Amino acid sequence: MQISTYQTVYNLVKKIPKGKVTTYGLIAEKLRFVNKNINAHVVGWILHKNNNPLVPCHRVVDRNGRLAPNFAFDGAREQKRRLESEGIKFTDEMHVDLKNHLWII
DNA sequence: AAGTTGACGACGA
DNA sequence: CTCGTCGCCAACT
Repeated sequence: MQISTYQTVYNLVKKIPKGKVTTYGLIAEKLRFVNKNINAHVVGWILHKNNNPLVPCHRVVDRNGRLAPNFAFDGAREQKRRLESEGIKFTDEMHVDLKNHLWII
């Protein structure tokens, strides 16, 4: 069975270490380096469809470190709570401190 | 098969 | 800073 694009995305997101976050664009960039032509929009859309608890999608934010508006998880509030429980700090109500927590492979 | 969707990114205003 | 527009592409309907 061929690995679909979204399986590839999940596989990468699962590798995000605890206490770190990454961005949609960064994920797209890494996967493009493998072989998939993907963009940030597709990554976000794939995660939206995700229902797999093994994928720590709360560690994925947009390029500014901002959390997903209100459509993700149980709301941005819940996502923020999870990230804080992993030691991630926020510069704002909706923004992760990317400077200290951005995941770089 | 073709059109729509989408948790984004970059840029302009 | 926010908002609108365009671009990007796979999966969905």
